[in-house]
Amino acid sequence: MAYWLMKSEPDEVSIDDALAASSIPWFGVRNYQARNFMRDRMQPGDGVLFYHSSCDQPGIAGLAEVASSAYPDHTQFDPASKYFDPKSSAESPRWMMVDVRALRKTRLLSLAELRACPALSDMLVLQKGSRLSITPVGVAEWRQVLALLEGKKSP
DNA sequence: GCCAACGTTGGC
DNA sequence: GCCAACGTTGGC
Repeated sequence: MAYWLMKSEPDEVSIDDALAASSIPWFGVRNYQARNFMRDRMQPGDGVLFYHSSCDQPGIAGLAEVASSAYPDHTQFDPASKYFDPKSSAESPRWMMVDVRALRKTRLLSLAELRACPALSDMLVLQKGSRLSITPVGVAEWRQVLALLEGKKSP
């Protein structure tokens, strides 16, 4: 059982969009490190912090879980998609994705509030220059985030 | 829109 | 293998 933070632009897929579906395919990841996390380390049932990025209020917007193992991202084969990759092939797909099932919407736990919590200072998503759309979350960090969502003071 | 930081590409 | 140029991310 592992924990992850996954960024989504709410203009594309928000937590509300995700909750409206039984699960959503996490298409469009075009970064090798993020792909490798999905392909090599994610397991169905892993916990996911659903993060809204590139928007007015960036931060954690909900809780989710990994709902499948990794499989090829079909958008890489679609010339009409902005995620089309001409260098990929059906025989050896370059990009993978998992399905993610949203569990519940939370209050918006803002990036500023995350940064203000000393116990979360090592969180990968908070590191300077971090742009990875998928990052592993430590169990202590996961518990701390849940505590913040419940309104408890950080220690 | 700006820009810092990072990732990828491609010539050599 | 180096590294400059370019493209992308994402907060502000």
